[in-house]
Amino acid sequence: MEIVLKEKIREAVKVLYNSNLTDDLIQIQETRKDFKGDFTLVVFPLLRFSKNTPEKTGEMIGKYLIDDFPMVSGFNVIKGFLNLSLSDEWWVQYFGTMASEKSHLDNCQVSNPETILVEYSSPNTNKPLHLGHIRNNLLGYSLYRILSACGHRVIKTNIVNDRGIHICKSMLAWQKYGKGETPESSGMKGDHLVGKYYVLFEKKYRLQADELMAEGVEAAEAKKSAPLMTETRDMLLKWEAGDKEVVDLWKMMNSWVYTGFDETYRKLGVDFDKIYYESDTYKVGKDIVLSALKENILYKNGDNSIWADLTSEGLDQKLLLRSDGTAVYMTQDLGTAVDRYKEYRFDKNIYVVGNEQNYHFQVLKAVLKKMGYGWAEGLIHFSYGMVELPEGKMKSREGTIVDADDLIGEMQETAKEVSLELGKLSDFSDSEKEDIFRKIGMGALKYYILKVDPRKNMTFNPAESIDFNGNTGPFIQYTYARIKSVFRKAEEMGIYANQDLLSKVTPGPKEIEIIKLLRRFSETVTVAATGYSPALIANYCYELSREYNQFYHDFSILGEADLATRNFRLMLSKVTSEVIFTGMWLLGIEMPERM
RNA sequence: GGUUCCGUAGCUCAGUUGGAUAGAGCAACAGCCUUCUAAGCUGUGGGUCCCGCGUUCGAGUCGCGGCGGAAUCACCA
Repeated sequence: MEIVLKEKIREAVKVLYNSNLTDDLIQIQETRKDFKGDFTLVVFPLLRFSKNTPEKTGEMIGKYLIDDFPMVSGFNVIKGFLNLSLSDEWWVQYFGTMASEKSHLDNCQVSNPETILVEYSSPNTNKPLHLGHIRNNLLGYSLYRILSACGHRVIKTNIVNDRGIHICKSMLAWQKYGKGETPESSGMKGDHLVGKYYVLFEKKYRLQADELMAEGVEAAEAKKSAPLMTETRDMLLKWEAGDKEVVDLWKMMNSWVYTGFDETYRKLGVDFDKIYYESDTYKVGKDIVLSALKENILYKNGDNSIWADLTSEGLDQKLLLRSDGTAVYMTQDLGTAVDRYKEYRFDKNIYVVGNEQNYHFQVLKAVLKKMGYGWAEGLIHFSYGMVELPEGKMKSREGTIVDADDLIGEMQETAKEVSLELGKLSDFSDSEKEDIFRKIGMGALKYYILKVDPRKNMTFNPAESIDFNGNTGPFIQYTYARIKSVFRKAEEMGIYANQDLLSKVTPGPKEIEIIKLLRRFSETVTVAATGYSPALIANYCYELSREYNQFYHDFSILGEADLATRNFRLMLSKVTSEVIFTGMWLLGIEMPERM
């Protein structure tokens, strides 16, 4: 629409001032609510052509437009702003085309679709998922939805950190103190069970270290030589050597964890197309490093450790292989990246990883480029901020980690309590009710997390997150459910949304307000996709819901009006609900038909 | 100390590529349920957009310099 208006303005300036305008000089924006009009042309950039005052220039262009184009029904000039009003007929017609669109995502399609890998979640197999992982998973999954909605080919990947000394800790603790406990025998979720032994290890280990220190051993030495720690190191060596007993234990405990993770992922509504395991990829990394060494891209230190010199990139020296030849974190990521490129030939590889690893990804990209991989340009670290609690950071030491499963359970429980108190679902079966409670609880959680700018650290306030009023997921779900309800009632009354009757209607300001908002949808999705920010869509859904709720209260949709008007309002409700649904779908939030 | 990110109402957060008098929600107070769902709507109060300088017709937004906070700078992952 702006395109049409832009052309008209370009034409006006051509005729009036005999000048050809470039696109960036024609600045059109929605008129602020405090002024009369629909769209505003900023005339300041045009003054050099008109050689006149802002007011006079605005007047001239306004007059030209109103005389020559019926879609412009009026104008006013305030300072350097030309406010244009579009005719009601035009708005209705515009809305008509919007209503007949099959998918509201059609306008977001990119002209050059890319192959994009999105890596998210990245759990460790020694602990259950926590609140931080939830933010990660929700962001990653939503990114996948948004990018694919825009026409990209997106592959969801997860890399599981399943090896290393920390894994051995829980294994050892289980071996020593577990008495053969399994998820079945204990009734615990597998990841929680393994997490329990990791915590137990840390506890026992600290006791041993404290004892040694009491005997006069220095702190650093005590930590190193505590019997549990030496046993753990032995176990890691055995694992790397492929010792059958250790590997079998490792496999068994990991399988418990995966079963647990799968359940959490299912509850969160996320999934993956391809899962990588670090136990597979670290070897690939080693090979790459060694061959780069041969080509003199890397160098060897006196102690045989291998390094990359990144000083010319403004970074530091980076270790890639230890002196004993074993891999470090960076080595694995190099291997994974090369592996992935071989398999997918991606244009972009997006890593959804917390901002504490900004430096790591800067280095990863630099090393790959140094090795001559041009595609490394397509590595993108989607860096998001920490989730903190009102009391400060989550700390395992202080037991303030918010467990993902617990949190999900609490959200759904609260949704249940509130719903039952409001008593709106009395005629529903128990399973239908449970389904709605789940959708509302998860909607609250997901929306609460996704509505904030990913880059920023955020505060997770448990009390506030389960609030269902105001800028929340349930509010948007409620708006949607209410529209659905209107339609059920309309059907009873024999009224149907009928596009043919649109031409006979004069929309009020509130209706036009909603149409304007609807118009912004695809624009918002596109910006969200290029800026990797689901938060834009979340806030958009809220704004639209708020606008609709006001509309709902100000007007009777099904009564007190002529047929054409009722149809128009019904149509407006229909498109609004579709757009809200699509927006929330892009965030991975399910919408209940009733609540 | 170096690098990166953040700083908007008491609190949690929005704020499109620089545009007009900076917006929501929560919390507080006052109203509105016999109508299609009150998980809602309406109203009141609440601001040095961290500070300063610069760029320009115009800066919460861009640049530089401060101040404050966070992360990171491992032969941990």
